[in-house]
Amino acid sequence: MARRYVSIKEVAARAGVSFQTASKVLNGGNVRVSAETATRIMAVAKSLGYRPNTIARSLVRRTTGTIGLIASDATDVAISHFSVSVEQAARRRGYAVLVGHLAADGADGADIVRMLIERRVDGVIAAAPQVEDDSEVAQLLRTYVPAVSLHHVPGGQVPVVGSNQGETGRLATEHLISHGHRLIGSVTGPFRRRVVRSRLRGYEATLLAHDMEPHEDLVVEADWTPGGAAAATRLLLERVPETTAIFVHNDAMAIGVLSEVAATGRRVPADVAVVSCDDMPFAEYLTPALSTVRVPLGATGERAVDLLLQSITGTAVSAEPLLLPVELINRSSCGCADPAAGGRMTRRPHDEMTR
Amino acid sequence: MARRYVSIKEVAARAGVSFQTASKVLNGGNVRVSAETATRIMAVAKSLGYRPNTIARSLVRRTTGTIGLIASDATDVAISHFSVSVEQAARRRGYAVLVGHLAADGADGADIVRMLIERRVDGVIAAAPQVEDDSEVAQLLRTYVPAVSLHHVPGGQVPVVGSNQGETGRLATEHLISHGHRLIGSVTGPFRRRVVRSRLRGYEATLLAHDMEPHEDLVVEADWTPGGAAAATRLLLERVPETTAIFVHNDAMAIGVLSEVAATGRRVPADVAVVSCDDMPFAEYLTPALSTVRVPLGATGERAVDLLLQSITGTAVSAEPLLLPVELINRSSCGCADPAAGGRMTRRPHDEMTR
DNA sequence: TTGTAGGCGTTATCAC
DNA sequence: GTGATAACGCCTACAA
Repeated sequence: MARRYVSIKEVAARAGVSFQTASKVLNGGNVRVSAETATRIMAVAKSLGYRPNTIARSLVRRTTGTIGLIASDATDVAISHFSVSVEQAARRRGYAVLVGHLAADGADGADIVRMLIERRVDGVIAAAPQVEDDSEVAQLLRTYVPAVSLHHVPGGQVPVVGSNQGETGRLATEHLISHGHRLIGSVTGPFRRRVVRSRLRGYEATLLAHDMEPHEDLVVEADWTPGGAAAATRLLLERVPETTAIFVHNDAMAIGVLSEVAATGRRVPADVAVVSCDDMPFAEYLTPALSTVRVPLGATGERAVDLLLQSITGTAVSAEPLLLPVELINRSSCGCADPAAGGRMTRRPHDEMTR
Repeated sequence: MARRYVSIKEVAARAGVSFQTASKVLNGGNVRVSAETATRIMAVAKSLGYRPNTIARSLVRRTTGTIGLIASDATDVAISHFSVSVEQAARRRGYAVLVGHLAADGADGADIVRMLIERRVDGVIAAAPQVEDDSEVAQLLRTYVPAVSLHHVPGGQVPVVGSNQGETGRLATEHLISHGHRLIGSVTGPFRRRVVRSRLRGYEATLLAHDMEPHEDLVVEADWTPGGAAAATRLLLERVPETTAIFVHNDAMAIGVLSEVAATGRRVPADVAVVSCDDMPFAEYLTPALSTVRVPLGATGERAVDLLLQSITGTAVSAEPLLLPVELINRSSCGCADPAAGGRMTRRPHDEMTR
């Protein structure tokens, strides 16, 4: 239980040099130091278990090599995936990540950002839909630290990365229409979210393009959770029992939709076809395998980090949202899987058994 | 784009006092300063948008108010839940959380810990099964920083929090036996994990207690993923087609099990009953609703934080693992749900629609 | 090739 | 009540 860090001064003392010299060689730069003193210093550092104190370093360098991540809680699996990819990408580039997860009511956004700011993160990535409503968060972000967001931030000025949500709605709807569906319902996230509105716009535009009239009874708001989606589905099928297809806004809700459709005695896809969004790893193993528009969350995380680092180093960052392409993954829940493939169109090899 | 932090010296200057005085009042302590200077200083600080630089503070205080979290990637939903609860609990207690997510191959554990150590976190929580194998991580943890782990750490000396895994295996198995099952298979996580071995011990002990002989053909190793579990299930049902029940080691894998059982033409629970572990939010919305042994991940996260903070403040921490109780949640996948309840025994109210 | 001086923003301990 | 002095561990000139 030593628990005492050795400082560069001790290393220097043991090596018989001044601590500034030690600093030079320990910081890697091939500064003018004789090879032998260098190796001696390195050896001592190693034997003493020297770990640079980045706190002290940050103080003088005025950057911490740390970025902040403000994310929603674990209920949103998609955001978890995004967060992980952000952290891994950041670390690959030499940055550490300080996280804050919003409470379920989303009330502590500003607290989180303040925490990040006081710890002097070099930048912040926001991955929490709730921040769309939080002007205090927006204000803090705008005045104190470079930021990138997965969602629109009130007042703008914060670059947005994400994927083409209108296209997501269009792809799903187009596909269902091409299968002959005419009464296509939708179980959505909260209406006030831009993602939701964009997807809905894609959905409606596609209906109109096929001479079909969108009807508000067919669109039911839910809350991204399976439970909320199940309730919404019940409502939808009560209002419009003839519904033959449902476009769901995420895979977690799709679980609830499948459950409730079954509970009403209907079969998927025979009676009701389902297409979702996200393509989480479990999607292809639902019964029936879920057709879904794949949202490239991993790639989005990396782009978010890249963008943020650019913005940190002062490179101008486009004000236009950076939108990554989405792709429809066709499985059986929409009725078009190849039966020969055992009810699944695609099956990815599963991860190595490393854990 | 000011992006320049105002220091306490500037605040002091504008308020016409020395920066030491400003420091006193800004740190809240009711130190001997006249009420009026105090309010003046506060006012100036506010108007200037002063945010304390915790980097500098950490340097002198020799603690950062930050804990490190080393976690596996997002494939493990249960760990995501744990991580979120850790972060929220830590923040409630005034601590920030620096995270690192292990790569899929788990090879970068030591890199993550070094990153945390160099940033001088006050303690570390490990929530990655892979660390059970990583003696370098163990060594770093032991020599540099107080730690608490969700899993056993090589060499011991790191307190463990978790839940009673043997009991988990026992509860599930006992329940299936009580329903008359005699050929109970198990789709498990990787055998080398302690969780897995403990659950398996509970399973076997329970079989033996009922005069049933465990058989290795009935136990198939998988990798925590739906895909791996589907493959394992196929194998299990090929080896022992008469299997009438399956005990799965997590809810994500249960999705794969349900899928594969259906793919072989069997019905759940009529032909094969399924009981799982975790009780993730989606479990009750699977079709059929999943019976599962609830693992209290949120509570575990809080206990982990409490334990770590104790250990940081020097309070002696028990070497015995702290085990939280588990509970069987009975739904329809094991065949004992109340049909009147629409195939589900329990249904929790879903979250508020705040996102 | 190596060492010296100064400073990063803060807190802590004492004088005044 | 308030301010001066020192220190936290490190880095960046610049001087020797």
